[in-house]
Amino acid sequence: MPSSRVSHLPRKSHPPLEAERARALEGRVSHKGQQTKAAIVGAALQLAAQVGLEGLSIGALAEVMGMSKSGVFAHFGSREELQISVIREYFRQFEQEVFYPVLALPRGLPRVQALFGNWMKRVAVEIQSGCIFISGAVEFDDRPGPVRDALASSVRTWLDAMYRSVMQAKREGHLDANADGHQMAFEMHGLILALHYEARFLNNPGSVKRAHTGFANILSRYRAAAAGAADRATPPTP
Amino acid sequence: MPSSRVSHLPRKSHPPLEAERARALEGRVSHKGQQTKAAIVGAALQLAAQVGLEGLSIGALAEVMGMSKSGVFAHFGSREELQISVIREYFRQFEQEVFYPVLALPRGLPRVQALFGNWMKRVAVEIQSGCIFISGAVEFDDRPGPVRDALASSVRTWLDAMYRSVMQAKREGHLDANADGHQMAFEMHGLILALHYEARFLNNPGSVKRAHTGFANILSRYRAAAAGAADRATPPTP
DNA sequence: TGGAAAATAGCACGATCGTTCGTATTATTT
DNA sequence: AAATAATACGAACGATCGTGCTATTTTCCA
Repeated sequence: MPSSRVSHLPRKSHPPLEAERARALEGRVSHKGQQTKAAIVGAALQLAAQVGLEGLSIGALAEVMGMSKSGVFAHFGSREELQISVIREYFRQFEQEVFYPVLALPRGLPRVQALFGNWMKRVAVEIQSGCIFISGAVEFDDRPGPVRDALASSVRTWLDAMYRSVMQAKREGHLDANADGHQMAFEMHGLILALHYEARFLNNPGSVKRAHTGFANILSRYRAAAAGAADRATPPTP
Repeated sequence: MPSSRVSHLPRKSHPPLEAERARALEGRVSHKGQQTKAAIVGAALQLAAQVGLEGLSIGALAEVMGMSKSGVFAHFGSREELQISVIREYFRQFEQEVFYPVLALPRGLPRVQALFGNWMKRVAVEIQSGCIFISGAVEFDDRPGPVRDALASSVRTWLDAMYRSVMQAKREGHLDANADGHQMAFEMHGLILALHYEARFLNNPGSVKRAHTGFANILSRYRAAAAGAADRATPPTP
């Protein structure tokens, strides 16, 4: 896993709040407030994963933290700011777990496969805990505002990274030159969403396997026709 | 469109409440209460599509209906019962619009294509209004109870119908005998979910087209190798 | 170590929620 | 037309929510 605290997903990463940046530049660290705030955000993230960003209440969060409502509230100034902090933290963890590790791999197909693999691995865990990129999309798809913006921006950044890795694989000659990168990313996104839906809501066993198979199907379709390209693996039985 | 008030999706359709059935058998119709209740459910459905089943409040519903909170409440006895009524009505409309029309088509591939086409058409409309099978899944995936049960049952019924139509197409020889019906249904479900997510939340244009293309890709993979079966439609350009 | 500053607690507010209850109004049947 | 049942209303309840205040405590730096 690459160390890198400086690099980010290509484009559009979330700039730290100017207050935080200022403090960071001063070299100060963890004026206890920062610690507890981080702890609160962590607890909030866990809570929001289960009940959604809308279900996240300051009262419940305070109880979990063993402090008063107003004590928790003071760290954010508004519920919206709390929600946005949660989104940022979630994105940070997502980046750390899904995106960064693949930078150690060679460009092209290996990275595409690793990105999807890590993505799937994470969602497979989130079958228990919930994914705020999915629940949040549903909660805020009709509600404009900074929370929706933060959510959409995070998701777009990630999907764009996915798209870029596909395009890179094309340039490396690992994928068909005619492959539509957006189409491919769309189909992969669909597999992840179906996995989340069918495993978490419907309790369908075998969903993980199906998502995996689906990805293999996508790859076999878009892979470069280098060798003989036997598209139809199994001959039709009479 | 088939008339049929008796036929249903295969298995597991929602039996009418015994009270309703009794009244129906008596030949009585629409004791004004029934009418207003139906009107309330209609308004509730519209409202829930936008704000979700959880966001659906009796107060807001009463205001839309131009009646008192308690007046609305009396028709259901609990909020849960209201939500369940909405789910049932949504399923009924879904059935009517997506499922029944395909019965006029020949069995096999034509029905599979029509089912997916109608499904997509409906979701494309719901990009504006919202889909409670999707929002509901997110809202209730961690909350057991009768509402979740009603939702899951409806969705399973529909996905099962999809699966059955695929299996029928296999029996008709329209799809590869080795095709995995569950896998195929899973991938189609994914396309629908990606369409809903990217179009409604991310406002990505071209999502409808991508879902359509994705379905064509799935079909070309699972279609029976009857005629020459030119899988690779466009030859790779140098 | 003292004093400024930051962090937390305590309390109260207005609003909204689902629900209950008694009563009035309207439909339907006898 | 009288009797009865079905509907709808209005007010009030307890609970929970986010948020705005003012104290009080804790933390940190000179």
